[in-house]
This record gives sequence, structure tokens and C-alpha cells, in this order.
Amino acid sequence: MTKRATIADIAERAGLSKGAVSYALNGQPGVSEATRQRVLKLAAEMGWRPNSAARALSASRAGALGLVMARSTSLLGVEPFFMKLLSGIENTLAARSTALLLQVVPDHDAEVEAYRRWFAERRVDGIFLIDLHVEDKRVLVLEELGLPAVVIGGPGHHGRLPGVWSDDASAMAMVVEYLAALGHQRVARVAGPSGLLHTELRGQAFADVADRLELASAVTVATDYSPEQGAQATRRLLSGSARPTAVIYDNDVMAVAGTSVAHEMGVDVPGALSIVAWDDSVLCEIVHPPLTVLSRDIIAYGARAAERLLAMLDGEDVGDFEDAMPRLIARGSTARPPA
Amino acid sequence: MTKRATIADIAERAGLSKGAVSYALNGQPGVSEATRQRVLKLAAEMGWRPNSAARALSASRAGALGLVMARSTSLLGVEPFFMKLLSGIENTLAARSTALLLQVVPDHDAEVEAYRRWFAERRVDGIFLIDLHVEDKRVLVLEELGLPAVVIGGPGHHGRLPGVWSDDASAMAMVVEYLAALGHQRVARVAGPSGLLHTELRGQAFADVADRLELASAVTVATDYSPEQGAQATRRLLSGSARPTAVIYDNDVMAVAGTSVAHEMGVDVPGALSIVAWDDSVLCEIVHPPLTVLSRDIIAYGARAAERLLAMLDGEDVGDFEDAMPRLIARGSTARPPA
DNA sequence: TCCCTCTACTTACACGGTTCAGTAACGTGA
DNA sequence: TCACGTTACTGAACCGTGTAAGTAGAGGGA
Repeated sequence: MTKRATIADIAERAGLSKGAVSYALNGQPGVSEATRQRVLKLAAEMGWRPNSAARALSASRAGALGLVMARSTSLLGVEPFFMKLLSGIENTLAARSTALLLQVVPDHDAEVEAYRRWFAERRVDGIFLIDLHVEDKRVLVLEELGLPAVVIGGPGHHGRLPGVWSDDASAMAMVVEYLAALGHQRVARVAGPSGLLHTELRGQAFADVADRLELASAVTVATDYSPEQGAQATRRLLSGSARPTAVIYDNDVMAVAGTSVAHEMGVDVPGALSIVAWDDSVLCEIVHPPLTVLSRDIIAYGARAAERLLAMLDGEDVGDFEDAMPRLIARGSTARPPA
Repeated sequence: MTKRATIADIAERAGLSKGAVSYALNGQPGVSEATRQRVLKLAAEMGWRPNSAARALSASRAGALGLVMARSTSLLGVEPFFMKLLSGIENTLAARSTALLLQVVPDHDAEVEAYRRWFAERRVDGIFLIDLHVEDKRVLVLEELGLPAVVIGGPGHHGRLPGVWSDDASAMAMVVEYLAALGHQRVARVAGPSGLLHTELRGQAFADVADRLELASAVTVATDYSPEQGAQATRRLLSGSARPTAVIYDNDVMAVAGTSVAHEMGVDVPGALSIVAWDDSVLCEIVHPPLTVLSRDIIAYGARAAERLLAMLDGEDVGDFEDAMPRLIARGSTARPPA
């Protein structure tokens, strides 16, 4: 059982007062350079680390940020997106030795409840808000509480909170233009849940570009992001009379599920059907054929969000941030449509 | 901007001292029932919640538990296992309003560093240790620090810390016996990283049961759990002269990757090759054919671990816990071997 | 010599909750 | 009437840091 040293212990060993030791440790003026070095050396020897509770109490700063994931248990963890985002956030936070509090809840009501509790208990200094919805009530709650937050998602619907997003509309245009250039006239889209802002933005962009390019058909099917619904949507699309020759999936797991359904129905990919997945992951590379994807650096994306939230807590006036546009990585799942 | 009430605010409004209010709020004797009700009502009205830092400082208890994930970025988030485990842990913690601190690091050295920091800063009261290795140095560090912890993994190699595990050896025996009963004589195993305890336990069990059943061949290929290596291992196995007729994969994503490789090489599943995946997920259900799996209730598993860690912090003497044996769910990927 | 400034500290208090040691007020039994 | 116990509180100390305010001593200029 290791003992944990306090400032008082160091002060006693150094023959100084607690105050002087505190100044020395925090790089504040008020102690001589010789004393400072002596104190720092002593503190390192004794393995001193500030007690986070004491510091939080004194500074009225928790030294922690919070992230709540509202996900039904069935959807949980099938998408690599979150773990990558978390990893990116962590990289930045660890460097500033700020902790991350995580909570998994079933819905937005529970999420709001978690925010209120964290706020009232002063557990966190700020929040990462993910899965932004259209007219998202969570934004209102955070604004009302005055709890600093960065919204991962946008543009729009994030109120006065700074947002971080990637340009989904342009990316969607790029994909559809690419498919049209290959000769596809009947393009379908297997979308995420309809309340989600980026689902709506992509949907709008999809309709706009299909209109502009005068495609013969541009159908959208809404899902809950789960592979089951992705498979089901694919079955429906491939069973219809005017079967699409290309399908764009809103996430990687649905694209993998869709590819599997195509096999099952004897539809050749990419000979008879081209497939594009939004967000890359190892999954997309190992299915047969490997999937053409829209790839983002999600880890960097998380890091950007964390940097902005930290800057916000330092009193900086941070604005919105638009990440680099997703890259289109063509693999084996896209080709010219059948003649 | 909502204001946060303190005990002093309540005391003033109630015309009492801070001490009396504290007794009333915590159900301690020393106040009349009438006063207690008045204080509780006032506290609810004012939206009072204990300041976690103040309580932590006073009680020398952080009110938080920690979990560190040591994973290389490429492996990150492809396995549904962790999110389910987290969800199970959270369910239990939320009920006791204990927070969970999460950190993602690249390796065990960084993980140990995180433990030391959390301990020195008094940020957490306990730790969930995951991915137990053979002769795991993290166990030694936690024991040395005297930081309470529950080890998710075992049996064995978890020192004096309580462990929570599922009976992988019996499960492995069950699967191999099932395959042998179908008529398979050449069974292969695509395993996880060799240092991991459950990889070793499963490997030992695999060898034992193959021996006992006098199988013609029982090869094991080690991987890093990634779908790439799963695919590569499958290619090697299917290219050899004495090709196996059944393969057991240590996780779901490698099994999916392996199925894809079989398609790519024109090997029919399950006609020419049977496939079994360890740990179920939606992924296994949506590939073609759906995979026969070993299924565990991972959410419940996480909940059990959390309950035990909380009990430990309450001073109870908790022992080890062996979870229910994984269930074998036969789907379309297993059949009699070719004649 | 006196006064002023600067350095290098010390002292004291605040943060918000818990808890221990009093202490009035009241009832009770002899 | 007094000793005694109980109830329902109050006041103060404590947890470990951070920081504003105060102070001794040195040094310098007139």
C-alpha cells in the first residue's frame, strides 16, 4: 500500500509553509529559484500529485469532461466510429491530464438527466455532444445550464454551442457525381435514422445532386443504422421492379450487410450492383469485394473536438470548425453498371 | 445559467446550521423528523446535489471507477465486445450514481501509468482490468498500489484480485465435440494474441479435446484479433495440403473476414468448410450464411463485474465469479464435412 | 538615520461537505 | 429541588489546494 504525499508533507520535509510549496509547484512567483528546485525535486521523490478533489474544490474546476452515448443495446458497439472518436478525444485529453467521464444510456431523456446530474455535482467542466439531431433538445439544456460543450455534428441546429463537423453535403455530391460518371442512372441510398442531422443533410444533398444530374431514380430508405435493417432495406431495393444499380450506405456495417444480401440474392457486386459505404473501417477492406468508401480521419476529428473544448474552458472564444472533406477511396465494389 | 445550491444556502434558508442540514440530508440521527422533512423538501426545491469534489475530499472517496483500454488504433472499435461490456458496467454504476472514467492508451506501459496517476490524484476508487494476460504486470501494479480492482478474465493469473470470467475451456470442448460429432476430423483454430490468458486457456483446451477425440489434425494460428490477420490466417489454412474442414475463430470480426475469404477462394460455407465464431454480434447474423457462434451475455457479464467492484469498495470480501457457460448457437455456417 | 521598495516568504481563509465535541432545553425519577 | 439522561441542535475542525494579504529582512537612496 503506497502512501500518497500531500503538500503539507512536502512543506514539513522542506521546512517551508504550505503556501510557499504551492507557489513553487505551480510556477507562481513568490519563491526563490533555489527553493523552487528543491521543492520540485522533493515532490518528485515523494511521488506527489495534486489531489484532484482538493484541486477541484479549490479551483471550482472538475478537471474532467463528459461524454454520454445514447444508444439502444442492440445497436451498441457495431460501429467503429465511436471508439475511434473516443481514442482521438483521449489522445488530446491525456496530454492535458484531463479525465473523461463516460456514460451509456438508452435515450435522450436519460442523457439530459446525466447532464443535469453532472452539472449539479460539478463533476465535469464540459461536454462532448454527439449524434446531433434536428431541433435537438439536448442543446437547449446545455445552454440553459451554461455547461460548456462542443457539438460533434452540424452545421446548424447547435445553437450558440460551437460545432465540429465534416462537409457531408459536398461529400454526398462527390459520390453521386462519381457514380453518375460511371454511368449509373438508378442510385439508392440506405440512410440512418431520420431525426439525425447528418442523415437529413446527406438526404437533402442526395436529392439535390440527383435532381441536378437528372438521374432516372434516387430512392432513400431510412434505417436505424443496424445491420439487420441495412440488410432488410437492401432486400427491398433489390426486389423492386426498377432495381438500383448503385447503393450508398450511411455506415460501414450496413454496407457490409448489404453486400452479403447481394451475394445471397445472386446479385454480383460490382457487376450488377455498385456499393459505397460512408466511413471506412477494416470491415470494409476485408469483405469480398472490398468496399469503395468515404473515408474520414475520425481520430483526428475527435482530437479537434477535444482541443476546442479545452480552449473554450481556457476562456478562448472558439468558433465552429469544418473538418477536411471525406475522401473517396475506390476499391472493388464500384464499377460501370450493367449495359 | 443555473446556480448551484450548497449546504450553507439550505442552512440559511432553513435557519439551521450546516451540520444539522448535513445530518438531515444523509439520514443521520441528530435531527427531528419534522426538521429532516423540511430540509429535504427545501433541498429538492433548490435542486441541491452534493458537490462531488467536496464530498470526495471529505470522505476520501472519489465516487468514480476507472477503466483503461490498451489497444492499438488499428484494432480500435472493430469488436462489439467492449461496448457491450461498458454498457453492462454503466447500467450498474448509474444506479449507484458512481462515475466511470475511461482512458484509451496504446499499450500496457501507458495503462500502468494511467493507474499510477489516477491513484496518486485520488481520481478513482477502483479499477476494471480487462484483457488479462499471462503473468500480467498490471495485476502486480494494482496490488502494490492497493487500488481495489476486479479482473475481467481468468481463472488464474489475477493474483489476489477477484476475477470474473466465463468457462472458456468447457466452451471450447463443447464446440470441438459438436464439430467432431458432425464428422469433422481436421479442425483449425484462428486464435487471438498469444499473451492473452483466454487465448492460452482456449488453446490448451483445444489441444486437450483434440487429443482426447483423436482428431486427425488440430492446427492453431495466432493473430492480433484484426480482420486482416483473420483473413490472412484463413487464406493460409485453406491453401495448405491438408485443408481443415472446420475453423473456430476467436472473435466475431475474424470469423466474418474468414467467411469472406472462403467465398473469395470459392470454398463453400458450410458445404466445404464449417465456421464457428466466438462471441455473437449482429455481424454474425447478417453475413451469408449466418454464423454458428458461441454466445455470451456480455452486458450481464459487465454488470456482474461492476457489482463485485462496488461490493468490494463497501468492504465486502468478494471472491471470484464464474459466469454461465457460453451457449452454442448453431446457424447456417456449420454442417457435415464433405465426404 | 529614516524611508521606501523589493524579495521571499508566512498566515489565514476559502472551496463544500462530514463529523466530533460540546450545549441548551426538556422531561423524568427520587 | 436536584441529578441525570435524552433530544435537537450549534460550532469548529478537517479533508488538500490555491491565493490574497500581511510581514520580516535586505538593500538602496537621500
